Amino acid sequence: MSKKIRVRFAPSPTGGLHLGGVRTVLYNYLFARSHGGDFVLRIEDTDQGRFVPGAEQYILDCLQWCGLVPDESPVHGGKYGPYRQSERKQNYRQYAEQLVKDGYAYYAFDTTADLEAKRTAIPNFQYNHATRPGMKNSLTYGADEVKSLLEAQTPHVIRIKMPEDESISFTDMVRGEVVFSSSQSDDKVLLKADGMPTYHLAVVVDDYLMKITHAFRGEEWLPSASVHVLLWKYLFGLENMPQWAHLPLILKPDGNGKLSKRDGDRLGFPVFAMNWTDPKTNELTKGFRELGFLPEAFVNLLAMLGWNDGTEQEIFSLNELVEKFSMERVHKGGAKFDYEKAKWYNHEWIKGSSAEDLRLEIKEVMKTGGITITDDVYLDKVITLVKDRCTLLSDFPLQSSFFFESPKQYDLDVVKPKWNDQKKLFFAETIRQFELMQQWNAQDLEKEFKEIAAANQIKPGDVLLPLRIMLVGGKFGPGVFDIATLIGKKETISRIKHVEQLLQ
RNA sequence: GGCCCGUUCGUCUACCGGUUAGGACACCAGAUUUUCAUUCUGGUAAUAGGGGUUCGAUUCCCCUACGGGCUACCA
Repeated sequence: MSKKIRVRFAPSPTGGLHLGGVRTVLYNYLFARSHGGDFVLRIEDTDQGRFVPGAEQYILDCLQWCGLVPDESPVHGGKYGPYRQSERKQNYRQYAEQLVKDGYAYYAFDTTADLEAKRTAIPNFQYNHATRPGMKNSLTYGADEVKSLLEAQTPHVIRIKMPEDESISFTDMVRGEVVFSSSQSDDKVLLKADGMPTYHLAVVVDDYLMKITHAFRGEEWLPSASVHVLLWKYLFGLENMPQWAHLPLILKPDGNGKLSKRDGDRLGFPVFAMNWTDPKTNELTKGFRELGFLPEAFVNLLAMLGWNDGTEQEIFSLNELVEKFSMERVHKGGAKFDYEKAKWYNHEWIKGSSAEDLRLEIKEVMKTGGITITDDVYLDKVITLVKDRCTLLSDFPLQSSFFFESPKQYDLDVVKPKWNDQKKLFFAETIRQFELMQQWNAQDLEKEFKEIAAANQIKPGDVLLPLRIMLVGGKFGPGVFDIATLIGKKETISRIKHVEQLLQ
């Protein structure tokens, strides 16, 4: 029987969750779900210097919004806890010591000042097989000296002893066979002077202890994979090592390089899943959610940034993605993020959603737009009429506020120049006829309106725009008679009267 | 600088040795429309360059160019 699949995502809580991060989670999740496995969330919070309060909860909230809820996490629990690296601190030292004992690692007593001096003196200085004999470590010091230094609690780190020239290879799920030479990496610090592990030690130990079978991460980790593979070999055996997948990066739309928060600010689009306020600077970065994206659309567009199912289908629900996702079809090359296409996905999802599906979210945006909704049935009718014209949920207030309150401003400039007695008479007559109407629906209204126009020898086209301005305030919105139908007889007539007066 | 990874329309991508190189976004034109959108139809547009291998290369190999990543007691 094969091992139960356990895929983990291990973010460090240092800020907002960006596109690349969410996509990594998504692929983790899809892979786990499509194989009936578990999706594990572990928080890597051992770098106290960069730890940001609130970021962990924020990450959880983002995943919740996207519908990518972990099976195990600091809040969901699980039998391989704790799920925060900082709470697993006691685990790491013993493994580091074990490596020293086995000759795969060593104590290093060099101070940061020592290292800095070396780096300024020697360009491209690396702490490795060539330079380590000239440094202060347990390989150069005598055993007694090391012992007394340790007993005196001299600050020290534990570094991996990278072999001079050993070929290290592993099979990456997206790249296939990857081969490195051990000389490519320097002697990475495994355990820091404060007793905390570095990422390198922590991933390996945690993945082992938490029985992780698959580990997905960004391509930027590829070069250090050699260190991790070596650590697996020394500590737990290569046969127990998880399968690695190094995902392609998400790139800036214009220039070159990894997409960063700065690019969003600069180019005017979000890079975080949800609003993120940096507690240190109080700076707010807008998220996809708050800008009016549907979580389904967000997940959909992210999935397609580096994967497709080989057909021409572009719109996928999360369930469909679980069903169709396969690692073999994940691309190797990075993808530039295109906000226009992102908006297209959202538009498609809004169009494809029912009024009922959208109701809650729309209520929320209307509220932030200053409009409180009380009648759900009425709201649903408005949504049905308006949703095709909205690319973002945040377009709804502008596209529909006039259904809930009379326009605050009227674009009279488009009517005034052509306003004359004939039109004045026409609208006076329209008010009279509308008041007499028994049926109040779009078809009858249009019929009546055109008949009045014919009787007054006026082209319907000449009075439709004024009517629109009267009801809507501007040159936008759905069909005028649909609007009139929804807002009702009384309101329609009152708006016509009101604007007529403004035109005097 | 060193090492690693990558390269099909402007962008996301399909075709895993034989296609008029397909789709989507964006863009342009036309149609529909009572506004603005939507929608529909059509169009422009790509295999980075050079060598091989092969009857035949977008597809396999090599070199070059370009892009990206890593090179911390950060992840």
